Amino acid sequence: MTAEKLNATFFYLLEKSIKSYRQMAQRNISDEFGSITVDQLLVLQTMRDQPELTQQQIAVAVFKDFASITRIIDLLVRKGFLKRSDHPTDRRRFELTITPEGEDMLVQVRPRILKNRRIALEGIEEEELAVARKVLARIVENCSQ
Amino acid sequence: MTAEKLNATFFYLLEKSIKSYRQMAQRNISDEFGSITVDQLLVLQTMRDQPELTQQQIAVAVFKDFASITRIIDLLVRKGFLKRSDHPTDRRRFELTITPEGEDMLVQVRPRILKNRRIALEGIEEEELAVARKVLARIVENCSQ
DNA sequence: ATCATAATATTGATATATCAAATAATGATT
DNA sequence: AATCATTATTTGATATATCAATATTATGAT
Repeated sequence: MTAEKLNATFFYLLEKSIKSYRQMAQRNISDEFGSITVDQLLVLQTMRDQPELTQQQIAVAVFKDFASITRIIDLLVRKGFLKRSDHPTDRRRFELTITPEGEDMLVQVRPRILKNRRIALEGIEEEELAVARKVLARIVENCSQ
Repeated sequence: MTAEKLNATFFYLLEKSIKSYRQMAQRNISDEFGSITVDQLLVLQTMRDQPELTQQQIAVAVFKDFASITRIIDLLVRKGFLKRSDHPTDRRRFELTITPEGEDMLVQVRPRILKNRRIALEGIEEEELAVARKVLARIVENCSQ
């Protein structure tokens, strides 16, 4: 194969692998936990682990758009996993706290997430994964100039 | 780092690299060619290279949903890159032909696409890329059961 | 020839991505 | 204190992803 075709194949595989993984993960989560998305869980988990972050910092942390974060938080509030109240010092912001239901969901879902990752990575050597990590990190670097 | 954290990092990088690449590529395409998306170009290119495919086969080829293909094709028709007419033998389908403007766009945009890929992969060894391809292919396999 | 089923595509609803514009509050400057 | 730039978030518009439902046509079995 020419270098050009190899490159094309690489990006095709990159798209396809992340989509395959997302589909598998979402299917398993939906089966077990009903109507919550992987993205919503990711945001919820980030808020639990780093409760001091602003919405914008959350967006950066999970590599999402500010607008998407606003909407995901709306859904988490509607679903009863987050509570929104006035921020004590900055009235542009809200104080977002995880409800007991939210905490509980995160605890319940954790083994499933780990299992999804194991399923996806089965049969891949640690060294291969390390190389792949390096390649992906370099792509991020190259594309962020 | 624990294996668990290394796995988490891997999926984080997977998400981040594909998003970084898409953003960089779309930015460059938009700058040079205005209002057309990378996804629309991908579908258009697939239709040119394999004109015999049904919409469903296109969806499989580009790893997209049937519904998304319908909508992307709508946009391509609206933008004058595709023409939609009755299918000669199967009246459930449409005959989609690329307009001269569509052909032209594909020709014009090709060097930019190749350049985007080169930018993203700069500094990565051929052997590393091969390992990464293998890893991604295995993930696709693992997640498609 | 008819009828059930399969194939093809569309549409609707909801979630997320992206960009731009709008709101609102804060902080800095004068 | 009034003004102004900046910060934090929301909203609107458009594109895409996904699932379910629908419409239409084609095909195969009887």
